Amino acid sequence: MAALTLPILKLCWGVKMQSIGEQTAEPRKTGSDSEIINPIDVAIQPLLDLGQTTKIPANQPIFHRGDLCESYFLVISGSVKVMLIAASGREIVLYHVGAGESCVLTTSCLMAGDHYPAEGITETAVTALVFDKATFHRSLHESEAFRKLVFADLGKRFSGVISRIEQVSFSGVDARLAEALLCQPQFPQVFATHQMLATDIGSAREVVSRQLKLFETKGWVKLGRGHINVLQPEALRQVLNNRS
Amino acid sequence: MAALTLPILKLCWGVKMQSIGEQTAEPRKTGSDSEIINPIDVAIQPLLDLGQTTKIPANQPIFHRGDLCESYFLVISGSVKVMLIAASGREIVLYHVGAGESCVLTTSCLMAGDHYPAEGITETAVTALVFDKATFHRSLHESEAFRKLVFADLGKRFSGVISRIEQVSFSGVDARLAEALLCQPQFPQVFATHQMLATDIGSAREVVSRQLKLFETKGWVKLGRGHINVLQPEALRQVLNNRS
DNA sequence: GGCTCTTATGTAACTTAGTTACATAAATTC
DNA sequence: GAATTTATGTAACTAAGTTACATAAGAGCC
Repeated sequence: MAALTLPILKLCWGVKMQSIGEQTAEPRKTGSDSEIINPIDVAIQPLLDLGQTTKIPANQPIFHRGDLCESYFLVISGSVKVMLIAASGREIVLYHVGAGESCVLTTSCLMAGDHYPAEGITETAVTALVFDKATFHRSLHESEAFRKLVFADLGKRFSGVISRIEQVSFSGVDARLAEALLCQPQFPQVFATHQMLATDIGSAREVVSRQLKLFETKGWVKLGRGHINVLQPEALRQVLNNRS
Repeated sequence: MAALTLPILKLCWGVKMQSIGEQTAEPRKTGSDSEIINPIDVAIQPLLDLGQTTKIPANQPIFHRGDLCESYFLVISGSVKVMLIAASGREIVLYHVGAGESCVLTTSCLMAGDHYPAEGITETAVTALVFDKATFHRSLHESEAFRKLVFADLGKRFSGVISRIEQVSFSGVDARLAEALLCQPQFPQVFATHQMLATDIGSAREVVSRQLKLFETKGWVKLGRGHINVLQPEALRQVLNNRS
């Protein structure tokens, strides 16, 4: 639909979560220096033949809430966002699925025989490895490496989603927004609309606009159409620490 | 009313989850009529010897946020609540672990080698089967039944926690409170303090008191110290349908 | 350059929810 | 039955979400 107007933003939480108080994640490093991907990938290399490589363009829905889960997929490149959309139109991103990760929701639904409880949409063009249901179950049974990958992914996401609840229900919009701004890939440049930021932090666009304006009057950021310039990162970090 | 979007309202999230309209779980009935427990239990019966049966009194913390996960446990009887506690003291229940269920958080942490991201507290006296880490991993490797149990549980919880996010961030306090009241075990009698209800719906006590007072002035409930009498369940269901 | 059309942002007024800070009342303990 | 703990009531205030527009910046086209 809408042409690829703006670059994608990937926040810290989810894939690259960096919790401030306490840190859990091990450093993402694999044996090979050539490419930084999930280390487990190496172990499941032999399994790659079992799946079908598929390419999906950007901004494409992959599954909708209520859909039955028919296949399992592993993202090879690109990223998918998993989000909730309310009847009112409000949205909240649950997590992003990056290269080397599987869509845990799919796993979860396959295991529990459930329907998808959320929406999955590609953020960029995505290359994925798709397994049908039967192959998934068989691989799970036969390959310990695959099992480990699936389990670890599921576990990681589970913790991630719980952090998300914590964030959304215990910390204010200011802190969440500050965090979102600080975690941008092209920091201190932020290429995102207010709506995108709102979806990322689970708030409403108007609220984000209001808060950003406030940040601007304080001289912390410079607003532009479709992008934001972070001028005083320290001030934003302060907000984060004070009331996260 | 049920307008454009399908109101798949999952009442009684947690232990007694009963999703309306669609259900995946087979009826909770085992071969033996003596006791109604999770059917999967039958399949893992042989595994029971591997764990140590432990009894824990009510209102006892089992794990804290940040703890390292050292063992896996399956609840045999009683129930455990898993919750987040904010610095401000505000609490939110993520889910309840009932008989025949495992504490998925434990699973998740064991798999991802992570720390607990939440608190676990017994709600009643609990009998649990505890496996040490090594036994857990070995059983996972050797027993398909065990693997299935663990996976299914994990998947179910994952969906549950996502519904929770949806609930907390998209629906109002009135709807959440109505739901909580309608799902009580001794319905239409509710034996809970305002604080307990607040924790259950992820809000503040004062807000719950305020809302309950409102329900009372409308004649929907009768308030008492430590218990509430639901007089007009239909009115509460209406609230649920209107704005969930 | 003008002229639309779409998308992004600004803003005010209002509602709902969370917070602070107590007061009061009902159980429980001593 | 006095003291203490626990549960509830309530008001005033702040923060966040909603409604309902206005304005403005680009994109595409002539």
